[in-house]
Amino acid sequence: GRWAEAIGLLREMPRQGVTPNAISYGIVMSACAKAGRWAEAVDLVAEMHARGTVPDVINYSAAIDACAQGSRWKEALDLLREMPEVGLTPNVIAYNSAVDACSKTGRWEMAIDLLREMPKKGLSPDVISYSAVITACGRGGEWEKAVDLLGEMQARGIVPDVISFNTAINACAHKGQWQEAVDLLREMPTAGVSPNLVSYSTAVAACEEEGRPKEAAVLRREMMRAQEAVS
RNA sequence: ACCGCGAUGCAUGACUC
Repeated sequence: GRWAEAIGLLREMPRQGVTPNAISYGIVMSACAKAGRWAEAVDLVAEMHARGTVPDVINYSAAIDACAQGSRWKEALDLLREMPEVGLTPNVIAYNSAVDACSKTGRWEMAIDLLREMPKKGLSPDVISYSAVITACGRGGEWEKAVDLLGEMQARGIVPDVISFNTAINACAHKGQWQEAVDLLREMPTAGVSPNLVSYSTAVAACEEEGRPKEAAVLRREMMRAQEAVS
């Protein structure tokens, strides 16, 4: 990737008499995050402190995301917990990034803990918070919790989008719950959400893996019709 | 003063790293 080049340019700036600011660091940290270079991102936060360039909430969120992409949940949580110590108030994005770190490493319980912690800190979990936690539950094989959370968010007035449904469908699919997966797919239009290719593909896979070729074929036909309607 | 530049969530596969 271009993360190494980005760090190189960051190093070049002072030599040209330019002082990198929080945004300069943020751009580099984002590149590190996309490449999963968590250690570099964490180092950059420390470097900012050392050089007196105060990291902001976005810098921390980017570093937390880098830890998530690098599958480092402990380091992600360390950064989240460090924020108040340096005078920063974590926002929903910082939490969501930490949730993703837990999700990618199978820590679904920790992901739920973070979701529950948000309101206690005056934050309102958003559609991404819930979808990320649903993904975490799905990866942990907790399909019932995933479905519960989809219901919970709606009960709290958070409008699920296509990704929220897809993550829940996937949670069911991975545990062989083909009927539940199809039920969720059927609920989508009622909730004002149009199933997309991912929605159908996931439900089709669930049916096929569980020996329901008829159901799978019906969904495939619908999927093709829906795709034609898009074009 | 105003504006512009950096952060978060889905299936399968491929590719890049």
